[in-house]
Amino acid sequence: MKTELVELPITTGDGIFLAHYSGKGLAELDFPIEDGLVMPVRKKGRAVNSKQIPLQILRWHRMTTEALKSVLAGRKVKELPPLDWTGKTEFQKSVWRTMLKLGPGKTRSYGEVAALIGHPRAMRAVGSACGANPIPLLVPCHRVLAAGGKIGGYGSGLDRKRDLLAREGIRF
DNA sequence: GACAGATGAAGGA
DNA sequence: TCCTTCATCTGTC
Repeated sequence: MKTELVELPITTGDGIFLAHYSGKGLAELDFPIEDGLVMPVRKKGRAVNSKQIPLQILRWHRMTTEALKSVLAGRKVKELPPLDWTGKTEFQKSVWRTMLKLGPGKTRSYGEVAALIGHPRAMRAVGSACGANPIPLLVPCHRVLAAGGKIGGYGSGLDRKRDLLAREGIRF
């Protein structure tokens, strides 16, 4: 069975993000292609007018918007909407749950995250799970660094990772 | 089952 | 230090 996603834009000072909601919660969050530009509507979701959106999703969208703006401002997120990780592996979910516990300004290395989830040698797999993260920013994969305080990698671009970390007061 | 990857550690120059 | 090599673990095709 195919789950239809509802797409809703989130306008921020960094551009227009696109949130995708399933019936279970926030399923994906897309970065703007470039600052100030709208991500084109993709086939996996559908644009709907506000009257068609269930109240529950509108509530989640308000929470997502607030959370996103908090992260972009380097502040602690007060409340997150439910996250829909249907179809993801247990390992990936463990990695992402661990990252959710990292507050602003706190970082962990890939090796430390691996140890926290009980797989101390699975640092490469943690990197893979970070890359597969459908909800960047809210699941703060940018707070996971390589050993020795090096920046490591970032699927949406190292510049964006550096920028996000700088907003939280982390310098290299 | 083979391959790739957002790593980490060790050894040599 | 910096670079190279190898071990390790998981996800994807």
